[in-house]
Amino acid sequence: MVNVMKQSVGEVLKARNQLHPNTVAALAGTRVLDLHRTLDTADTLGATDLTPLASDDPRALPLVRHSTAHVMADAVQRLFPGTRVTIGPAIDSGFYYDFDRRDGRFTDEDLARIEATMREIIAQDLPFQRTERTRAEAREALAAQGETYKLEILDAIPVGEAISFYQHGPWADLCEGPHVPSTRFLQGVKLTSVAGAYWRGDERRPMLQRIYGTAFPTQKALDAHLKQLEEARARDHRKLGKELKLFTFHEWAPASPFFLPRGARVYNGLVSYLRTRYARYGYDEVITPQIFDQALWERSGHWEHYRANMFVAVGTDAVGAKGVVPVNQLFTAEGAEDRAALEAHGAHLHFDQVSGCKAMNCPSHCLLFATEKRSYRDLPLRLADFGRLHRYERSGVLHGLSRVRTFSQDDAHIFCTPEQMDAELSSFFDLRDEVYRALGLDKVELRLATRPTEGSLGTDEDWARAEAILAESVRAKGKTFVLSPGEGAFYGPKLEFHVTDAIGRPWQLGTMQVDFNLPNRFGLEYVGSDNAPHRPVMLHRAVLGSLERFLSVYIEHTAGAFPVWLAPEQVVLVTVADRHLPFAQELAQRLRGHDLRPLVDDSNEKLGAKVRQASLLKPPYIAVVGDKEVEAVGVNLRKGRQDLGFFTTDALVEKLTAEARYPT
RNA sequence: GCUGGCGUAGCUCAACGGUAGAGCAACGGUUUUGUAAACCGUAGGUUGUGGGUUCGAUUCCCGUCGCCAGCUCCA
Repeated sequence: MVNVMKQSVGEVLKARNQLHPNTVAALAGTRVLDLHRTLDTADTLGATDLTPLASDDPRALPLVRHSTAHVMADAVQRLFPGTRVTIGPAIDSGFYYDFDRRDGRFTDEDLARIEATMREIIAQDLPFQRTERTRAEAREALAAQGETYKLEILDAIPVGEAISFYQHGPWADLCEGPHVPSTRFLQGVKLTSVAGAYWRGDERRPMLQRIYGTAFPTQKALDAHLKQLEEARARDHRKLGKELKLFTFHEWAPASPFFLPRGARVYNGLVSYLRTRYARYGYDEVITPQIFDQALWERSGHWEHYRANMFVAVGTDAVGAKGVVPVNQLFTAEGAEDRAALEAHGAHLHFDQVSGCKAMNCPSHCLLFATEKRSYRDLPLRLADFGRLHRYERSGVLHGLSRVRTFSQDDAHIFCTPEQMDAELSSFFDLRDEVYRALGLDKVELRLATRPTEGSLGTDEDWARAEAILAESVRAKGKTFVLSPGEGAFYGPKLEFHVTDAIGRPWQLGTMQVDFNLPNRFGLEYVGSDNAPHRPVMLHRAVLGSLERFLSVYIEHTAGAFPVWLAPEQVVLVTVADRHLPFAQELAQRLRGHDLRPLVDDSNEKLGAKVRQASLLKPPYIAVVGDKEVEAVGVNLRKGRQDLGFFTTDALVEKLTAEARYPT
């Protein structure tokens, strides 16, 4: 034991014959220790249960990446003297380092130079060395280098914690560690992009330049990662949306998709399918207005809590002498001056007639609930609404179909008694599972998003109760969830359903939210069996969430090759020669008679070209008709690159009809 | 919104101070074709938009609109 006291982690492992060529660190419980770290306090560091950590262990990846970030910062300061360093953590996809460079911007050419310098440093096989310093020593060293950001970081380190520097070659950085033993372990390195980022993620603080990169212990692992990125690029729904003629955009309607005929067929197919499930699960669909008096949003709380995301609609009498007034801004404290100025210029603003474009369906569903005197016998009342919503999203967050300003959701609100909540949550779980399975989304993770730290409505007791009910509903189904503290909606906690797509990326789709607030704000009541009034509970729920956003996920999940039941064209009929066209047309007509969606290619092209043309649309099937097929009254069927052989027209109708049914 | 980058034919891209080009798509013709691109021809543009610099601007500068990346990961 006495011997252990002055030994390094590496020496301990070596003595036990556990130090391998690819050992980058040691695990002491969950702590990761540098190999060269001295075990001066063996008891607290847990020297007795050290296990080696191999470079290809996933737990070693953050070390590899963070060490690479150091090498990058070293290279940047060599090439661009005077550039100050800030932070450079390992992240899920690699690492980044934020720099304050005063003399210019990093260009793509700079990235190539930095990467080349990094390779030189890595090739020198420089060991990483940890040294601890006193706060005063650290401050002196950083001040001497003019590293003002590091000084700020130093001041944020709690008193009593060790202050350490990590050095490789001549370059050192204030750093907690741990690191790989030497630069030799950094073999798969690539710088990917440069972007702006605020110091400490705060928009009021200086904008720094962030260089992103990724790193793996081997070139092979890096190559695999780059291939994955390429695959993601190939599946990008914005690219496929254009190539497959699914949707488009126009600058006169920013972030508002136009669904082209092929895309609209998929969109409507999804909605039709969801309607059949709604019928089975006891939902009633309603259709509600787009624009409401401001009073509705004041009542619901959206005017106070959600106005920044709302579009405001005004009648033409609110248009001033200087044109359309940006009314939305005029109702903020900062806008008061503009408002006064506009009024002085003769703008006639009818503040009492301002209307809000709906951003959510819940308030209008509350109005519907209150259209009748409700009995407990009416509950649960499940109101579904595919109504179009508009939300003003900040320009920087817009992205293809996944972040838009107009969309519709597979939205529904369930009004029920407190006693009915368990059954409603359970039924929703079943519906959601059914839909996800139908769409081939098998991997689902649950998260419970709790009360936001500010800006939320309702009492602590209501929130605690709602959160507990959601948590219990998960346990009742034998599932588990992860907590997302503070991520709830302003009116209630959310259960979020995250799915993993075909290439392993997670997406949040469905939600289930308990809301005790809206029923209170709208004074909703039902008459119980005791003949007394009671307040209903309101559940907000969506299976796929925004259909636009879901389509972005689904297009990438399927790479644009939709299943028969959703495909815009289920089979493309191509003929060998013109003389086969009448047969193909007749077959197409027969398929349409069975509610199928065929497409006949009557272009003047050779068969090979037509097959290629059809394949680019990624239909489930391509059917070839030539002399042999006409003779035998059928088609030669092809799925992707696979030849399925001859099918009679009867067999084709039967096969397609079976596959066109909604999955169960 | 902020920082940086990018807007050229329907699509993918050239030209980067000196008359704006290609491939695919479109259109016309020839060909009647057997499983991922037949051949010939025609047409298509105030280079996102407004202004400025210049003898001359797609190219340089400024504004504006749109698109793309990032702005959450903490020595």
